[in-house]
Amino acid sequence: MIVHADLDAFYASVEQLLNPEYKGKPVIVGGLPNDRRSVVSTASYEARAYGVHSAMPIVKAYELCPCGIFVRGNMDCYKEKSVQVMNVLLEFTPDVQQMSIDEAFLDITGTQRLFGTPSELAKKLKNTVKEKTSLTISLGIASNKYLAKIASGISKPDGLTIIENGNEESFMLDLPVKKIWGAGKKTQEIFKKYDLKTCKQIYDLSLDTLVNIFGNSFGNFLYRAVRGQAAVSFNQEPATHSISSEHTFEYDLYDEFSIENSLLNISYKLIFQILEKELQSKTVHLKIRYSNFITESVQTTLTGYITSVNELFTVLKSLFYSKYRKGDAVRLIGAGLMNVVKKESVQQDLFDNGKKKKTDLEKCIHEINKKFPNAKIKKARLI
DNA sequence: TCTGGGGTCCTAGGACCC
DNA sequence: TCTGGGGTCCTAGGACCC
Repeated sequence: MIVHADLDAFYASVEQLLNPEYKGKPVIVGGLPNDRRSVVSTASYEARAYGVHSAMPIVKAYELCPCGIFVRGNMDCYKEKSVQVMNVLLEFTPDVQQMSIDEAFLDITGTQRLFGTPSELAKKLKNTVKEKTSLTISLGIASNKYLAKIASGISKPDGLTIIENGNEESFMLDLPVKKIWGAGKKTQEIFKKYDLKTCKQIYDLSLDTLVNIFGNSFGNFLYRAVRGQAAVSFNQEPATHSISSEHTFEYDLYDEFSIENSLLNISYKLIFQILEKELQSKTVHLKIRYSNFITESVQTTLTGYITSVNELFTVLKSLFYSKYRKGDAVRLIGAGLMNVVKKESVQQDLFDNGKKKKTDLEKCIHEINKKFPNAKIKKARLI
């Protein structure tokens, strides 16, 4: 038996906890009303009543809900709260798989003697989370993760949906295609084109037909999904890791020096991350979004691992100028390191070439900046 | 409503190897 | 010389998720 636990309106709920005067009011996390390019990250249920929802531009949210409390958000607080919740989940089973900051799967197979039936366990779980963190969660329980995930979204907030053993298929067949997890905007358009409204209609299509319409991988996924069967890829570890950082400018940028500055800032963020987590990567990725929203990217794989801000910045600049259409307005610039691996598992460069010195210096700067947040040691060009 | 930021996975084409 | 079949790795773009 699998439980999917999903915190309700997580960021907004934490804000209401930290600022009791926000309780019962429409809270919108993501930006202030004047942040012209921010979007809603989370809206409290009070704000959702005004039609505000995630991914909506803040400007639009302000139109719909001018009385709302707008905050930019504080990731560190949310992360801390998330750890507290995950620790409560661990009291119920050691088998907790955290999927994101606000959700996790729990394998509760064999916990019956400790916590009773799934529905009894669910009540205890919800109560304990509420007692210890003052947050509410919605739960879905089913015989596999895919269904548990869908179930937890059925009745929110503070919801509980249990799919009994043997009811997997009938549960899915009654569902509208909108509820299929993994079928987003583009796929919903295809559903519409073929006049597919319910999972039953997809169920009636052959695997061949699904593969023809949706491709091999997604066709197979859909075939299983509407039958209430677990997604094949749901269990395994991610094949690769990557880290990235990007920035959308308040106003589009034409000035190459300013764009370079942004790339330098991003270089710092990425290098500090790999230093802190002891990671390594040889593949550098650059992303440019133009004012018309057309997004292009380039990446390159180097012979050695990236070790310093300078090195990364140099690579990013050359990638940028290899792709950038001179004179075009840039809306967003971003960069990432792909195929990231843990440092221990990898052989060090045989010939150091003074790289270690640079890395040590940057580690040191990072430590100082962490210890003294006001120090802000950085390159002169960023001042 | 002019559309964030951090991720993963899939696809198609090309380079390269035997 | 006018062109096979198997495989891997890399890149660019896109879909999707929270």
